[in-house]
Amino acid sequence: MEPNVQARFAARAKIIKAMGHPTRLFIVDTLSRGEANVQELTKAIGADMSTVSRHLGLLKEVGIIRSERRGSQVYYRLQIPCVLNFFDCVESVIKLTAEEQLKLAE
Amino acid sequence: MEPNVQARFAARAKIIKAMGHPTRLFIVDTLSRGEANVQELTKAIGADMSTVSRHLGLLKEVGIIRSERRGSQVYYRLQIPCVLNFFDCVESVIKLTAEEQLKLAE
DNA sequence: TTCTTATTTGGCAATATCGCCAAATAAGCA
DNA sequence: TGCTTATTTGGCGATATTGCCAAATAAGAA
Repeated sequence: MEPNVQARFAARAKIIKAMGHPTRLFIVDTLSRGEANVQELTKAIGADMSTVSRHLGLLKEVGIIRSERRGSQVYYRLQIPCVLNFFDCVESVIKLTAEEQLKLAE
Repeated sequence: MEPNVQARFAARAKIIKAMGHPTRLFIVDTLSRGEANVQELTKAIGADMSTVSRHLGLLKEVGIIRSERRGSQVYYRLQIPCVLNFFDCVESVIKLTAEEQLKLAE
């Protein structure tokens, strides 16, 4: 793979990889229904706040979400809503895989 | 996060994560233009064939691609074309991030 | 069968990710 | 100022990923 092609795919993969974690995907899903601050997300997720903050930082770094400090809280929201399109496709992969498994079981 | 919700997001994230690697994303992109065997992909990627085979195995395991042996070769193809939708969205994330960077530089 | 090619798998070292605790920073309030 | 809350960051151990080499497996040809 040529270096510039490699770099392009690395940049793309970095963004996709950011969503490739259960907690971060949950965050994206949650933010699709409106902004939330770290506290709220931490409560919904049930992990240490520092862990949630790190996941948020990663999503923000790649440009999927953005943050806005309001007083002592930091609110996050989706920067690019099209990432929600991933969900439907992923569900279809899961569904088809399940169907294939059923066929094998017959 | 409740256990069943956690499991759902874990299953989804696993599929997205499979695409979150430069080589695997390249493979998906390549296969979108038609099937290819391990040899051809290995040549295009420039890594060890064993490495490519492992990437293919992972993509196959999560249901994004499927394989078909024909003689001594194994051909791979996209199982779910909708994964290509990811590319446009990812590009828009990259583009917007670049624009934000430009603004900061002013 | 033996030889050659195509692919996968075992194993391992290097690196990256993850999640927690503790400490640092930021903001608001008394 | 000092106190409290919200968030981020340093650091670390545990785990996962990655890529290579070597060996195993699969298929075809001599």
